[in-house]
Amino acid sequence: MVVRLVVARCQVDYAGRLTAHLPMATRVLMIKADGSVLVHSDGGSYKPLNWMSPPCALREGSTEDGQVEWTVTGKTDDTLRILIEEVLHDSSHDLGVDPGLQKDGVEKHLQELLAEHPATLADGLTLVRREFPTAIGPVDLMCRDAEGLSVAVEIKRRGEIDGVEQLTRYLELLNRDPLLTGRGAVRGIFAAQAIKPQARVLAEDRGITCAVVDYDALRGMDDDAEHRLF
Amino acid sequence: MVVRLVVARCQVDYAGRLTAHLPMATRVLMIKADGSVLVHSDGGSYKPLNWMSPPCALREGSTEDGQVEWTVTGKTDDTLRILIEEVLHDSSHDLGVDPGLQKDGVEKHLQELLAEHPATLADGLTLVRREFPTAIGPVDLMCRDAEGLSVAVEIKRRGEIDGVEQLTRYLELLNRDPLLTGRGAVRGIFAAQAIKPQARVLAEDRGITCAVVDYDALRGMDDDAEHRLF
DNA sequence: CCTTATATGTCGCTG
DNA sequence: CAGCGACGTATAAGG
Repeated sequence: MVVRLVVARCQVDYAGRLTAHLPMATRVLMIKADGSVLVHSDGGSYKPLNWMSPPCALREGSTEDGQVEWTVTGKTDDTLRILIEEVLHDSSHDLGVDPGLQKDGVEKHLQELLAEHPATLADGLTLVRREFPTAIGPVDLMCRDAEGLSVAVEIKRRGEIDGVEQLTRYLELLNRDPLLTGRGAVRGIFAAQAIKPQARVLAEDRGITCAVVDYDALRGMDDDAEHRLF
Repeated sequence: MVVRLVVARCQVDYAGRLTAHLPMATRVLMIKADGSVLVHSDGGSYKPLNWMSPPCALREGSTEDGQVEWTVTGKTDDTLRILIEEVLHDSSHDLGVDPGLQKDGVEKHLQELLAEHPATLADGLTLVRREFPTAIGPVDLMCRDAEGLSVAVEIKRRGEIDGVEQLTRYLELLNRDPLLTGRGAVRGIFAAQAIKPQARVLAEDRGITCAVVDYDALRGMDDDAEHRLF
């Protein structure tokens, strides 16, 4: 339950899935309650220069010439060695338990909303099943259109080329299933909040329909939306 | 060049690509030289609960009822709002310039080893060229099998579906080249230290051979391996 | 516990 | 700057 913050001139060496070395310099070390260690510089984004993920154990020792040395060992062979030349700051803080993060607006929500309102994607579209299983993974939504034809829907927050590839793979497999293709080939709809031009071109080239989804409008249609508001 | 470390009871709201909310609790706030902000709890791994990536600007203000409020605005519409109830610690530290990280990876090494020992992938396989160029990028290894047929090899540390797609694209292009297909179609080998079931299904469906590579055994075969040990 | 898909992914390279 | 691939990816969800 305690975080320790250390600012120190240090040198860091990691050996595990790769080897990495940080020359001697001043950095911020954060040691969390589970013994995990983060080595931050004052730039970059949230990713530390080096780190050790929990579960792991921190041992504080010293080298022959009297320098402080931290050794962090992980679950596998991973080791992080921190040689400390000078400590500029060292403090510990009790944080208590964190209530955790609440997120809103990720793909899952979009899928839920579209599952409830499939007709926003195409007139007369009805839901057959969410997460329709195939040998290479689940199709986000399997639907049926007004003529009774099967329609596979792939949902992404941002529509990029990968998503079109994914839907193409599904369609390839689905169109081998006589149960689905009885009345005609399975169609594809690529739904996203925004679709990149490149992805749109590829989709249309493959006969896939693109649908830009208005998240806020969808949420407005959904009476249960208030549950997710705060 | 200065990092600021703050421990405070705070509530955090992010609005940008998604919305996220952190209820009031004690957390560590790290403010880096470029104004970027990290909100850490004492658990999890190196990823903060919430953050703002550079470039961004931090404005320190106060609400109507006198509480301290930080507003961090990013390059787009992203905003991070931190409402501070109580500051338990606040210190700033000059880190100087970080000399940067030195990495020594594994994936390139794997390609080198397989280039030296292509026969471990298939009997009688010989190397024609590494990084064989195509219009959409280089094929990791271009080989020839015992019958003189061309074989394209895609190497990954972890064999996932993307890699199969990549190799498929290469094969599609290569098979349009009469120089390569003279004796028959170009075959594909998907080589990785581990191949996911999903990727294996897709590969086999497309007539691509899967090869699981034993990195340690390969390294053992290589007399030059000592050069890279330290 | 293993497998799969998502991510405010981030990071680095190349055209 | 965009696009693409790799990452010590992390992380959550589902079988």
